[in-house]
Amino acid sequence: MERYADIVLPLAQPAYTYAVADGLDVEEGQAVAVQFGARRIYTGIVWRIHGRRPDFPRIKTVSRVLYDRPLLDARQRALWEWMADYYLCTLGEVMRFALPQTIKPSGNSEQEFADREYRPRTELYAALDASLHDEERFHDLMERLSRRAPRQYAALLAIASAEGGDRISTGEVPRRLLEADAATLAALQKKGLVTLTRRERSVERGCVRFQLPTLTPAQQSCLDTIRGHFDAGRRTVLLHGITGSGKTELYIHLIAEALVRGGDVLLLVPEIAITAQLIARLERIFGSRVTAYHSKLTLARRTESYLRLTRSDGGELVVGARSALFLPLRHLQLIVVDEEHDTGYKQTDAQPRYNARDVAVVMARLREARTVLGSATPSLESYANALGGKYGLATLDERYGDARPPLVLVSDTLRAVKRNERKTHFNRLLLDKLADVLARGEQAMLFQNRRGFAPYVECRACGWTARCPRCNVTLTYHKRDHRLQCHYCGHVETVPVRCPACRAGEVTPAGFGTEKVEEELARLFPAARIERLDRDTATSERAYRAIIDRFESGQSDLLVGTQMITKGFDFARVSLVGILNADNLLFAPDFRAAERAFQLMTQVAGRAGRRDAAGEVVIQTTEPEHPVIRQVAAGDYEAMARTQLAERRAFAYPPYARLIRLTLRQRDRDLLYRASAALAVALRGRFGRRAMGPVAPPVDRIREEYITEFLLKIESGASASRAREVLREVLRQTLGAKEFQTVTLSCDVDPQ
DNA sequence: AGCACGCCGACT
DNA sequence: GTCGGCGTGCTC
Repeated sequence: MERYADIVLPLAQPAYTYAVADGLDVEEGQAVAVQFGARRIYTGIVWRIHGRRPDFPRIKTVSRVLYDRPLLDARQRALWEWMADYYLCTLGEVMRFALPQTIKPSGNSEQEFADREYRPRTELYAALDASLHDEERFHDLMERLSRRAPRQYAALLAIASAEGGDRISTGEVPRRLLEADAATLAALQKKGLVTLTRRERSVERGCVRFQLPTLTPAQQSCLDTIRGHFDAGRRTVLLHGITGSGKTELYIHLIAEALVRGGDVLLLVPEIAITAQLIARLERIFGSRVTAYHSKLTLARRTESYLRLTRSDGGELVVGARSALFLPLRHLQLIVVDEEHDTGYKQTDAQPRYNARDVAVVMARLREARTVLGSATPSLESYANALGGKYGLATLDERYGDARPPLVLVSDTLRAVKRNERKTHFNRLLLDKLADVLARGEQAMLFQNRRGFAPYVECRACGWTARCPRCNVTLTYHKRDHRLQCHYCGHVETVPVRCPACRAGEVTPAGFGTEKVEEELARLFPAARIERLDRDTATSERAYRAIIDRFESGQSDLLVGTQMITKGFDFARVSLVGILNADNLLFAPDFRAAERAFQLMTQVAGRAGRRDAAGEVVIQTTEPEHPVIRQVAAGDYEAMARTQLAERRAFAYPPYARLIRLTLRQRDRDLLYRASAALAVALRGRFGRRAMGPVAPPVDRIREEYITEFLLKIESGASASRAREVLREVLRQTLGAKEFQTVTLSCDVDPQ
């Protein structure tokens, strides 16, 4: 019977059907090289093999299979399919991000393709010839060689002793463990004394005895709670552990349990948190079972890890960023998502716009594995799932050791202005505290969540910002027509001439970034050594490391930065943390603003926690009574969650509804607007008021393309898969029209 | 994503 | 009169 294969190519296209050459040994999930178009050769994934002849005029043939086993098993394929369906993209787009680049070469000719194919690193292995296993003969030989050929003598001795001390070796010894040069080994081979084999390097997986950290009673009981949830059949557990409570120790115990049972474990961490220190710590405990997988590794390394894992038989610990989700862990038992609230888990710049935390939960369900989501400040989505009983909840609210929570002071910026106690962006309280810190020879960190200009309007005197009357968001300043617009409902108003709050100040599109703060600090404290940490100064891993190292070793006194300063470092001498303007966190044009503000301020505040004395945190704001400020000061996550969840429910935002954002782009503005109008009509016909838009985003022209956005709200209870189905249909019907074929559409499911 | 086909400006 | 710009449509 004729065989055909539906093949997924790394394109935003559905699968293409090729004929399978007679007698070609190929199975689903395997990678193949196929010609596409006139001369291009792509790596494709065989998705399905069947006997139905497609009615295309020209059917090309798959003739070459890559690798000796499938890159994807059935469960991985099921996950890709789930992703393509859920995130409204093609399997090809999943393929582009799920497989490391060099595992799927492409080229403009057979030759070019072949040149780009992955070749495993090989290594020379040396073994003594069987004739030398006779001890007497070996000693005779060695005696002769020791005088006449000292290098050959040394090489043989090294091979013989590499395994089993002074006994005569029977196994192969990798060249890198020998000090012998190639010529010496070649000479020995020629004499028939040694056999040399070149082959793929094998990773030795020595047995290690895991040295697990001892747990405090609080940690132990939390671990028991997690186990209890799993035993009761819960797939997912949210571990809510405050800063410094030692969540990592719990992870280590859970990881060890899974590894001991022969299972694989995936530890997901935000990209920036994958440091040499974390890897080193895990390697100290789990030895060679640890595989790091993230963007800083070379392409060859990532491919090597991927291929190695396809033939592993369990007991693997992969530590990686979001793309590690796609590794072929065939015995997956546990996924740990650390800092599960971190926005870095969401891919925002390209399709598929997936959230690795959510995909992890789904994958664990498909694979009958378990997931632990850990955070000091869980996302409201996860927390609501825990409250609703969908996830188990384990809480760890005791700090490790004697560490005390920081003392949070709220400084009222409006009052400071009235009393003439504000210099540029600093209130008196913060200035005094900074002066004290410097006088005591301690360190301080200053947090400002902005680098450049500010896309909103602010009163120059009191810091008031304009907000939408219908949505709980800040209005976005539109430079083009000097008006204020709500990013969510489309509401528009003019910029007030005078500040409605203090009646004194002038309202201008303003704001300030870290650079300005650094400059002002230098003027206010000329003797202090100041450093700045943001995307502008931390241009590379090394530059980043250098700034951190100088601060850690006391070569700088003040560190100004964006959220980069919040990530996982423990600076022993930091006794003060200043948050310069909490308002732009609280009133960001985003329904998650309050949640984010709480998370960010709590994380920053956590940097001030020292081992011996409690650190201090100063929050500057014009709204000292804002519930989120009070909740941060009290360290009361539950209160924040309660109020925010109530608001989300009232406004039908996640987790009480799902959002899908549609973005249309086109160079011709009129054409774009016509397409947007047509889509608006069609969407409202099917979704009614749940479809909002079109809205012009704050930046409504990028790279000569105009942009409009729609937001679709699907309330919980409604079938999300049905909604996606209807949406796909609407999109196909409206944007599929000839007139609009050149309008580019992108979908973002669960946008950040 | 790439690449060929095709219709309008600046050049030997 | 051609070379080449990139808009448009197609690739199993």
